[in-house]
Amino acid sequence: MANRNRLQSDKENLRQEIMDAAREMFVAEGYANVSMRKIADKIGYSATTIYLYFKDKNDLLHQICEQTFARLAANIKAINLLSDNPLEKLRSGLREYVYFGLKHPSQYEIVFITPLPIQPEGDFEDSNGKIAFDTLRTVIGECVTANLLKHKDIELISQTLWAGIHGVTSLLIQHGSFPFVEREKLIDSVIDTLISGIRK
Amino acid sequence: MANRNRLQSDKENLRQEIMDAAREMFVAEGYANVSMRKIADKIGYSATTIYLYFKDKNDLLHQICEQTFARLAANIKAINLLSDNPLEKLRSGLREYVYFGLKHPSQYEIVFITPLPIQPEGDFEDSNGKIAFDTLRTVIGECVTANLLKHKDIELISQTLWAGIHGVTSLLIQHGSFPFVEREKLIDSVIDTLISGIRK
DNA sequence: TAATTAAATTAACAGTGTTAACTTACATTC
DNA sequence: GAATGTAAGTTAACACTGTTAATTTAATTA
Repeated sequence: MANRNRLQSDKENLRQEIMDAAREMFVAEGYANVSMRKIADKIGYSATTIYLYFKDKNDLLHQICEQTFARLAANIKAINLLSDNPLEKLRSGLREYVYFGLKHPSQYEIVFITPLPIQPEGDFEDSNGKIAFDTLRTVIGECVTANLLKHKDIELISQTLWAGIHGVTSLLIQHGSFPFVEREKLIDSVIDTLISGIRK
Repeated sequence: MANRNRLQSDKENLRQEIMDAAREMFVAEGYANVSMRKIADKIGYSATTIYLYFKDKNDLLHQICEQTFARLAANIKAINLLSDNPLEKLRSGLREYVYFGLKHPSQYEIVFITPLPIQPEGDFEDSNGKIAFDTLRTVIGECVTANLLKHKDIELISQTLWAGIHGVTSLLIQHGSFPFVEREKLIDSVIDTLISGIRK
């Protein structure tokens, strides 16, 4: 029993070790430029060992994405507890999303930017992505209930806002050479424009 | 002289033939899933012949992108001639941008989404994508001149709008497994929200 | 101690981008 | 018209890739 647990723990450790190494390398060199052998080398195992923990290279990437989705969702949920004003919660949630991306550009890149060569199965219902997005849906629902918005289609409004903040986040993360105006100014402008565009 | 020209013309033809075949296959199967040999097979040449016309696979894709985005810039410019109403020009220009991206997802991905390692040298400053962005600046300038907008910072407003439409475009291209609302509805919502958010 | 099982490895396959050496066909020059 | 030069295209090869199957190694159980 004790042995069994220690073994399972070891197995979990190696699994996490693979994910950490892979995430770091994917971000540094790009998904396509990181081979299974390179990942294995980095952690001192043979390439095929990875296949004992992940179905294939795409699955490995997908699992990394799930982990990051979970962290983002937890952050936004925590933020939503700090206020009772729906619009205020919405604004600070959107800000948290963008700054989470800028604070963890590597993770954001993997989850939202790195192109997935083959889209994983349509199991979105069980993913952490749904949980993260649900917090946005919830806040928008509160805004609708409080009769603060022009329209009442919660799903449509949520996706509209996500598109907007994803746009500014991803542009700021990767197009460093583009002569953007000051970061905070641009972020505020996007969020102000979006909220101003949906509210009554 | 006549012979020389005919030869050069043939060479141009083959170059274009390669680009056409490659573009078609990149879009249909994805950049990563199309090999140089497959492209060569399709046009009845050996794979290495492609290297007589393009530095490498990335260069081939980059040349395709430049050609495609020259068309985007031309499209938007043409659209801007159809109306005198700045806001109307703005709206149809934004729509053209998004639909162009969805129509050419591989090219859009490389120019605006793919992380740095693959990006070629002079990236944004000399690209046709930059030219397209300049047309956005111009139209925003017209809106400001016509006193139609809340604020007057042309650069800030242009970048805000770009962030918004880039967001919806890249999300729709990459996150195919996410249960988006109907595409046209979402695109209209984003553009309506953005314009509603900046106008007086 | 012997049998079983899990974990990790080696070997191999079919495919990749890319380079270098080679062949072919044609234009130019003597 | 034959010899030369040159450009276009091909073949062969290299060092990789993701992935599977067969095999070894180590630990647990009987």
